[in-house]
Amino acid sequence: MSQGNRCVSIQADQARACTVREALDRVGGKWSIGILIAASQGPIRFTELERQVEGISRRMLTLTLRNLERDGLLHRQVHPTVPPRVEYTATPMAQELYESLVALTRWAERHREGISAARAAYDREHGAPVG
Amino acid sequence: MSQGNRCVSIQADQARACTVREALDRVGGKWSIGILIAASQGPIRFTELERQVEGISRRMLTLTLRNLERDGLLHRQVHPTVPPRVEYTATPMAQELYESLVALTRWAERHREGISAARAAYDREHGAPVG
DNA sequence: CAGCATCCCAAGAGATACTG
DNA sequence: CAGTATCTCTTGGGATGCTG
Repeated sequence: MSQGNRCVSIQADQARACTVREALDRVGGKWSIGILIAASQGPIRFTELERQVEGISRRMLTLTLRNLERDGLLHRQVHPTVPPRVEYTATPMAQELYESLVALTRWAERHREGISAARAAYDREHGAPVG
Repeated sequence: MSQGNRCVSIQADQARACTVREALDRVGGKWSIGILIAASQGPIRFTELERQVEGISRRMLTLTLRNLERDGLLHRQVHPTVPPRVEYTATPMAQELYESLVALTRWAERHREGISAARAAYDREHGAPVG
């Protein structure tokens, strides 16, 4: 996942935009949020994540876990048993992140209808999305 | 930009995740935020956006504008003069969205250092990103 | 000026077989 | 069990020439 946004030498209001993107880049992937939330309830194993986060492939689960771990949002605990047992836990930083996302959740709930109305209107005026 | 997340028949905590993604999908693109913020200051023309949102291509500007308009986040006002004059303005819904993003901004600022420290540590333990 | 059309490339993501 | 390796396909995005 990309992290090439340096935020240098840009206008004042675009700098704010850039700070927001910093946060979004950590959570923008298709699966990050789902994993983070599942791991917020307490330690959770790889296979359990695979079940709880619906539709995720093994590959994307691994990749997303690695990125979240690298960013310090997940802690990875390996138990050297056989068969192996690896547990993931959301760090305090990730918990805080989720709380910040609540505002966004509420926005989405408040405007869910408004948005689909806007879309319907747009698609009526212009050509429908498919057709 | 994708909108294939239907949020049906999933576990309770993953439903929350899905609501968050609803909001993120509207703002997840590389350019949405920059455009939204620029258009929050008042009506702004196509070419001005092209200048203020640094690095954006003509194509992506057009595409992102269309999506934001369709979602009801931007209002598009055409003045039928010659040469043409088109102005974009953030809707109240978009203004609210930005306010919700403030929490996220603050999170990013608070943890900017923590994150890059985590990355440095990770890259030290495992192989460096390029190496 | 605003913005579509076209071409091209890279990153994101799905499926799945294999392994310590 | 918890991944890695590989292959493929789709999507996002850059560059740019053309036009009402």
